[in-house]
Amino acid sequence: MSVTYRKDLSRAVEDYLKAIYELQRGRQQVSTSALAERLGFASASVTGMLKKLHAQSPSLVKYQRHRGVTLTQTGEKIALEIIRHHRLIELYLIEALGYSWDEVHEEADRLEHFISESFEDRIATFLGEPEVDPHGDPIPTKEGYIAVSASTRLSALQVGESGRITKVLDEDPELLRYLTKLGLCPQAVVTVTQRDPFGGPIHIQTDAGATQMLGDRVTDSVYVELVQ
Amino acid sequence: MSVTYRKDLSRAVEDYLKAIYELQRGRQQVSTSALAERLGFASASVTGMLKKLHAQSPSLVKYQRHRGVTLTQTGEKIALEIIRHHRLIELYLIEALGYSWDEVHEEADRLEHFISESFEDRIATFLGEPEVDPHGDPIPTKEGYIAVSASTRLSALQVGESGRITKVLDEDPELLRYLTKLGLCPQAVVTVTQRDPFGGPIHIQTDAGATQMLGDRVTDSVYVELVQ
DNA sequence: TAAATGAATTAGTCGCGCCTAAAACGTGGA
DNA sequence: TCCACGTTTTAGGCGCGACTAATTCATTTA
Ligand SMILES: [Mn+2]
Ligand SMILES: [Mn+2]
Ligand SMILES: [Mn+2]
Ligand SMILES: [Mn+2]
Repeated sequence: MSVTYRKDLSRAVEDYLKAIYELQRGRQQVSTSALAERLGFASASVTGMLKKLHAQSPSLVKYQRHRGVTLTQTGEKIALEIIRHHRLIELYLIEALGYSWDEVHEEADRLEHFISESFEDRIATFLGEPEVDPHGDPIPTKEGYIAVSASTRLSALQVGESGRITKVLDEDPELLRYLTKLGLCPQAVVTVTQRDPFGGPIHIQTDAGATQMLGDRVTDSVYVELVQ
Repeated sequence: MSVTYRKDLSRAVEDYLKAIYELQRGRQQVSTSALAERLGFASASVTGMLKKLHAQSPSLVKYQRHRGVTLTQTGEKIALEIIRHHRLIELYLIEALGYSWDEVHEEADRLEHFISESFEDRIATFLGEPEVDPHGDPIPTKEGYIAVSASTRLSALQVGESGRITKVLDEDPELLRYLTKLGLCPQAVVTVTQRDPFGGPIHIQTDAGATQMLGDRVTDSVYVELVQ
């Protein structure tokens, strides 16, 4: 019976681990400056924290000066726990309290650090142990398993190809409201009808029949899986 | 049009203001040591914080060296806002997530500092703008009005007198579970059938017909209003 | 009225997590 | 191969909110 004991971590530490996890997608090392950029801190501050996270035992990150950082198993487990909190909370706010999907990210980004295990369990039960959040992101299990998605950016589709939206980036409320207006939410199917050269807009047709031109800010924020 | 602008306050500051409010009941000054005792800090730490709260503008407390502290209007407004959060959250956890009344205090004591105004409004609406929390404490309105209760301790009842329970102290889960077992929750009516001298137990009869001897730890934690 | 006592304050310290400025590192182009 | 430039780290500092130890204050009692 392995009791998973975990000391209380500060919000700061949890945010670093989550940010490293999110930047690590694909890449095998996360740079100090990328992390600083994402967290909105000076690089020097990040270096200091990375040394601390590395020095802990068990250490939460693997960090080599000038080489970047990766999560250890322990660190990844914690990151996934916070991400589970975040995504469960987002969905709960919509399902139970009538938030719209552009309002939930900010609230979840705070509350994710302060709910108890019991609260987590209860909202998960209320929601029926859901597997994806309102923006299409998979919700890690309590054991720290997370589904991998093979989807690509909408911007990668060629003319004539169709894709079913799997997820959209959730950090910009403005963008989410725009996507709502266009009906571009998970499960919707879009077909690329035209591509203009040199990073010009992509023309799409939605399953509702509407046509639309989308800039790359949008098409880079929407992920799809190919259909047909 | 007076827009109530309020800078972000730390959890520490909010906890001080709430503690001062709660200790101020009746008393006109709160002592450094009483505050230190309640917050679990060294007195020296409390002195330091009081000086800071006093120095702010607008100042949140009136503090005179060696004379104790009271809340200013501004400070009281903030304390009531946090208390509103606390009591709404307690009730919400029970009504929406199936918590029992002995589990909610701890969770609410944390979350009260981190929910948004929007979250507050939504749970208040969900709950139907409730006026009391699960332990019988009044919930301040959004405008900072709080109902005053004229209730007395159960320990003050004389033999033959009956009281309807208005509220119970909510900080000790153990005690709350004991009260649950005895059916001593708000609205229940109890009659004192015997009092033993020298702080001995008080014998009561509940409206369910059961009789019980209660020590002063219990009878000091239960508040009643006289009936008949 | 002066000494004793307990409460409160001051003085100094510490860990956390951020900052800026200066130094050091590592790498791609000449 | 080496130098210039961008990245990263080091050095030093700051506000916050706790701590302990030493001191001062207010009040009570002799
Ligand atoms: Mn966060
Ligand atoms: Mn999301
Ligand atoms: Mn609190
Ligand atoms: Mn309560």
